[in-house]
Amino acid sequence: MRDQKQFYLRKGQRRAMIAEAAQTLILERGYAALRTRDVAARVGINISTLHFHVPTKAAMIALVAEATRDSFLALLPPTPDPSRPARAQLRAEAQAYHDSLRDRPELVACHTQLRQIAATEPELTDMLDTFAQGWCQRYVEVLAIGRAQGVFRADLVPQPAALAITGALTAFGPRGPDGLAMFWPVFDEIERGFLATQINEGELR
Amino acid sequence: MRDQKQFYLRKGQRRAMIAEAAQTLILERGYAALRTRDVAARVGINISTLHFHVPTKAAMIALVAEATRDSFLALLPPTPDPSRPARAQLRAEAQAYHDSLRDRPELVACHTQLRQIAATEPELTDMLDTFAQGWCQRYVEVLAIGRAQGVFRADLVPQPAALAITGALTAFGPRGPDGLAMFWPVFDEIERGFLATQINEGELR
DNA sequence: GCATGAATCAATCATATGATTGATTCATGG
DNA sequence: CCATGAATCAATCATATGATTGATTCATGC
Repeated sequence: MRDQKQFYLRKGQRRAMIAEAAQTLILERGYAALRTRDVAARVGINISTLHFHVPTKAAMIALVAEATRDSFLALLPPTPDPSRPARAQLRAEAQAYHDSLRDRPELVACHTQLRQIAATEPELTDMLDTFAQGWCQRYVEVLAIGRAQGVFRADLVPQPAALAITGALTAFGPRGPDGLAMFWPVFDEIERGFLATQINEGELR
Repeated sequence: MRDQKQFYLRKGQRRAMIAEAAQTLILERGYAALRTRDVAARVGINISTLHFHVPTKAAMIALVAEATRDSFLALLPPTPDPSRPARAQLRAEAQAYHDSLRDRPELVACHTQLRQIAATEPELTDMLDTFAQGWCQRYVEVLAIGRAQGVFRADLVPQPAALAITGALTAFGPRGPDGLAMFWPVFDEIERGFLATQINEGELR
């Protein structure tokens, strides 16, 4: 590496490169195996140059977290709107998450790793929790809108329902078939349970 | 430590102590900060004694994984039974998981950590996936039984539904209020969506 | 040009870390 | 009691690792 003329870069650009390299290495080998030297090597800079841009390893992790969060936020659909059909908005939220899993799998994977790191890095916890709650709140609002519109059950409670759907879409990975094959079946199953118009005439007891 | 007369222990007992100490340290400081020396110190043995019982760090992780899995399996309710009421069985499954979160939080927390480690330890992945699929399969069976009994919607698809409910119960933690406050609301919300009859909140169990 | 500060690097420090070696202590069967 | 093997420990190895120091190179304004 460094086989061609190397121009000095501005701090912002270098930091972005460092964040991306660190994220890649976390995903490839896990946080436990993350070494500042390896990050520097991947960026193509000296270890001390890395420390010039990012004072400590913890600061580097924080940088990765911010970058990951911002990338994810950029993929979200428009904010929930009471004047638009709730079912479409709910699906749009799920679609956005689905697409992020399909097109930017590193974002969610990195977020999962950061979640574990956060167990011992309090400042990370705050950031991730704020982010997660904000994300879930979007579902809460869409569900409340849909209930008001009569699209969803009148007895649906938005908060637990939002936790249920975000939890389900987040966590089904290791328990089912590979990839995203079960994403929409899971979503459809949950949505079916939320809808107000159940036509089934199940036998009464 | 080691302030009183120390008797030699059998390999099985020592290995159990090592597994417990390693698990505790993983939960306290995260896997990235797990050191064989610290495990040995916690057990109260020399680092080389630890290596006598557990040849490598990777073997120690595998030991922790097995112990955690076995402890969790021991807390599960009876195997799904087509001749018993499905709703009670579903609730029993959830209750068992709830109780494990309440009484043995280290089990699930450790499992979550191991899940991350598994990203770079293939043999761990197999074990955890097998375990997770087996756990989810119990829900699949209960849901199928309930559908046959007419308790759950006729159009309910057991596999995605099981992924949804296990996912929801597994993952809601960071997005809602602390602790288990939202456990039953989330469960009830999902169950309500599964039921064939939207009426009543009859007798529970 | 050239002074200045930002960006970069080679070399090094101090400690951490997984693992090994060889001697020592204990429990147990005969 | 004592031979034997299991269990334990002190000391050490070889390398990894986060961070620092001080010198060097580049870009930019004047």
